[in-house]
Amino acid sequence: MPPIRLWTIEDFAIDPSRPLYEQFVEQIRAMIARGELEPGTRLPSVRETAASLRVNPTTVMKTYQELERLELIVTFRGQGTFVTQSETAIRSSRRQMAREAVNRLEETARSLGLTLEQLWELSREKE
Amino acid sequence: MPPIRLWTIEDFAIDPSRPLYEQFVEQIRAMIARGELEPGTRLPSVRETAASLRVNPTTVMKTYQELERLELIVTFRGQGTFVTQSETAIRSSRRQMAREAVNRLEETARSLGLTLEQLWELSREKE
Amino acid sequence: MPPIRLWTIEDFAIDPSRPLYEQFVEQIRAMIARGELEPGTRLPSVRETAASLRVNPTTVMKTYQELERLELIVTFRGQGTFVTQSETAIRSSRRQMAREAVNRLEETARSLGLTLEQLWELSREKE
Amino acid sequence: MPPIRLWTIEDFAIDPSRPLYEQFVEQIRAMIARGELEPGTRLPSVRETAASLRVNPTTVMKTYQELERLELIVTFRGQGTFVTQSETAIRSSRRQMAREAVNRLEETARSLGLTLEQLWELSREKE
DNA sequence: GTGGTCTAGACCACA
DNA sequence: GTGGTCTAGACCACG
Repeated sequence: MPPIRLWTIEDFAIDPSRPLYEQFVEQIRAMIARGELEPGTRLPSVRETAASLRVNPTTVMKTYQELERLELIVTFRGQGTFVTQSETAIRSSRRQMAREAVNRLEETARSLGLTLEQLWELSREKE
Repeated sequence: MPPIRLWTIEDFAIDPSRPLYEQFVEQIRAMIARGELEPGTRLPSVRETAASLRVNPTTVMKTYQELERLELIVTFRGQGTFVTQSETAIRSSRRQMAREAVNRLEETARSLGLTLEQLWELSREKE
Repeated sequence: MPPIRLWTIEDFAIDPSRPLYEQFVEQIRAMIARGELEPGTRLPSVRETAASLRVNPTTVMKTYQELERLELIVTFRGQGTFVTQSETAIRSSRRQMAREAVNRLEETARSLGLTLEQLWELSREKE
Repeated sequence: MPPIRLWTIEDFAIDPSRPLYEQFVEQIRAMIARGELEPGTRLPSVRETAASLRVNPTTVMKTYQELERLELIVTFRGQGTFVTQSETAIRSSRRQMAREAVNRLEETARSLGLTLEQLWELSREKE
């Protein structure tokens, strides 16, 4: 079973001021969440990925380990790394991403002493 | 001209995994944004703050300099550091905080392939 | 002989990031250079000036001392401080201000590897 | 990927009365502006630079961070610091340096009540 | 008294 | 290896 096509660095939007592995995790997590990477899909190996992304292998390792911790990918020794088959895990990850995003918004609103509606209005003000 | 009461470390919610100065900036910025620190107010001196927060003076300096870059505070040589008198600068900072928060939310929605409404619903689903 | 009217802080354009006394020196020097403060004019006393500018007396002292060093003002003990009567000193100060300004420009041109003409063109380019 | 040759203190003209990091910023900025430091070039590491300039690493850090704020250099985690690839940013920085220099000149002319031509003539007068 | 710069050196995360 | 944060403490100019 061939893996998905190799990633290139253009597949990712990179902000050099933040850790690379963190951004890979986020963006692969989003690919899985929105179904672009289907359950059971085989991912390219760490070495392949490192080469195609022109990135240090340990960066890819860290990325995969984190995704594994999130139970979004699983590694079968000698066979490769695959997107989880568990729809539950994927849905739960989606939900968690949504929650974190909303929590951050609520946190900001609270720190400004505003309701979510007021924060929304404020963000829409021009100038 | 006495400053506002000294800060204690309890005035700040510290996450040890992130830079101290960054969190001080965020939280003082929020105090100014929500009017808790009024325009023209004198901030405690770098040394006082360092002592009361049990933190190195240079960490406080970095905090103040960053807030100065944001045009939220002004330093007068030999006299101390003051919250800006410019209501415009303060309002603009509030707006920017709101916008950034909302942008992050929209970014997450987009990365999940959802509308804001769908993201909101998803975050409210129970486990 | 009454002094010129007292200065107020609005008579000066203050940049809080630079030393006060330095900016007072520059701007009084310019007032003398362009003839706004005529030779022989009596300046307000250090104490008066400090009060009217709402500034530390030592700041005014430092200002006057520096202007005295530049031979643009002279102090007669017990009588007060006066703009120099020496037209030569004033002309020489004007020339020196002009030279310093031009030197700074030439310095910038050189550091950019440009002629003065090229520097000028560059500064006129629009966005 | 080796950096450019190390800097020595002779590469910089230091005025001890002004902040070191400020002068490093100015002069490196000029090197980039006049093309002596090409886009994409790797700068010597913070530690190397500190050692070769016989200066504290934090002084070099401050220098690099300021240049980064000016968008003239970019830092990649764990890899080093590089001159920006953006020709636009470099051109814009050149233009800004030129403008600031010319503005200062015009400001001086105005404060002396002269036109630029008159200021120029004045600076050329002999003693 | 104030802030600003600099040093010396530790410790950390990232690649 | 890289940069980034933080500490401890000196020294300076400014007001």
